[in-house]
Amino acid sequence: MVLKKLQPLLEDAARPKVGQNLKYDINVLANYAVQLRGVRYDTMLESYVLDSTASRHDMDSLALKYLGYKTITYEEVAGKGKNQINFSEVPIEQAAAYAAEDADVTLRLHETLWPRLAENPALVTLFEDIEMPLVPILAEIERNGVRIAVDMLRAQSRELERRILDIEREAHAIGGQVFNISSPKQIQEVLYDKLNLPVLKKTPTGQASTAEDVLQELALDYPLPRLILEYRTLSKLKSTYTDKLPEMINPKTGRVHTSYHQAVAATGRLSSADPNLQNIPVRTAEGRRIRQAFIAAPGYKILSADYSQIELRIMAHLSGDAGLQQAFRGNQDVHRATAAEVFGVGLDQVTEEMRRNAKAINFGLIYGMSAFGLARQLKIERAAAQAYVDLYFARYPGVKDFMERTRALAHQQGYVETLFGRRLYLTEINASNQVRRQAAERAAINAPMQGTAADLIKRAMIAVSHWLATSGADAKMIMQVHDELVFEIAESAVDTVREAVRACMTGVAQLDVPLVVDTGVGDNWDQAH
DNA sequence: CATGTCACG
DNA sequence: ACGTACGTGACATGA
Repeated sequence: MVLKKLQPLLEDAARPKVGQNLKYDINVLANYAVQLRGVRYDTMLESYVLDSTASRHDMDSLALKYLGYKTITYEEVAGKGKNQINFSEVPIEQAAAYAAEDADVTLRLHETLWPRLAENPALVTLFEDIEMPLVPILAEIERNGVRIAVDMLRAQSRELERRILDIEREAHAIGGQVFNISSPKQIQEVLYDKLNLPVLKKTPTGQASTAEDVLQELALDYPLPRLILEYRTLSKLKSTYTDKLPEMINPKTGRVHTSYHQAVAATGRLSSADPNLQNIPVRTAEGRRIRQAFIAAPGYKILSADYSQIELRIMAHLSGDAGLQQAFRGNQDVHRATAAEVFGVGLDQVTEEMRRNAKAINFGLIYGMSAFGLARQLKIERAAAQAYVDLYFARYPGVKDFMERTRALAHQQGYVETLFGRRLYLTEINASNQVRRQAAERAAINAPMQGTAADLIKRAMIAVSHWLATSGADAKMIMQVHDELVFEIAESAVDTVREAVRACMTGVAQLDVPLVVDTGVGDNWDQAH
């Protein structure tokens, strides 16, 4: 058998491998009990590290872009849609040509991409020390999968179904007609044409918006918007989560296996798809019931470990602002500290409202805040929001300088960098269209924080994975959610692993402010929070 | 296949 | 006068 002949080569770490999207190959071979080792160069990741903003990093696109070569597509050999045949059914001559081209093009891409990457030592380090080591780790997390309490989700689906039907009946009664509440178009007709409610906002295409914040506003004066909001919340939970997750369980493993995409997000973050496990509800009690269905196997526990305020801490580090650094060094509640500074009161004089406003300001900072955006978020006058911004910058001058430096650098270079030299190109930073240019400026301010956070947790995953392998602890990493890592751990090993994970996560970098990690343990993901 | 909406960090 | 908070993925609708 061919695989038996190749196995020693594939498993020999001393023989370096070049490939395109090697995580895929690792997982395919793992299904045949072959451990692919020596994974050295992934051309998809070479392309991503060179320019994360490129629209695609698949082999066909890269071949066209870098080699001027049009590859044989998979559809050309296997067909598409319902007529598509299995690759094993493709005639051997065609299959051989396709497969050989694949190998040839990948190597040629590497020979083109690597010298470009090698021109920038920081990118080489990023590639060799972060992105490539992460590949087999992501593959393993995907294969580990997550255990799901199917019965619990099915029961939730049935309950949601009942409540949705009730709301539907009531909404139709108030609207005076039967209409599809899932259809923004039909909602518009009922709310704005039939019931003559005021149009508070329009969508980008000029339609009267029925988005959440608009309906919230209208709900103060009318009954129907409230019902539509409830309907939307419940049907979102049902269609996206309680109905869908049980369908996604792999019958062979009895678990749900997501795919982590390592070359999608422009900032360096991972993304998760099929299913997306990075947007499981948490903000409402209703939604958290779904997390209760993410469970550990018998005899095991779920551990969640997340970075506290990671992006603001990075901002404190990158900006060097003394006040912000002081707040983190004293391990203060940073929103409270901000409120005290901005509103000029003692820490113990900060009211709930002051803290809420300060929190919105802190979020705004991470997003490249404008007074307009802050005003909309806080539902206050733009002038009042501007006053907050001015006050903030007066109290944290280092942050203001950092923002201005970052903006200037982005204009001058056409890109910004994370702490580890990851680049984000901003093609519209010098656009003549003001709206686009300002959007690029906000992205320029956000990217170093979001991207550095991504670099840090990737390093943490590598450190944790190494610790797990060498310690032999009975524990598996099962999810990553941007600033959080989730594990399934044998009960007897929980305390040890918890502290090791914390040490790995806090120790990945020495910033000017401490990295803090909160952990929780439970029988399910909700309890672990 | 585009659009609007909404789930997460 | 303009019109936005940063980054993702998935769903239902309706052409």
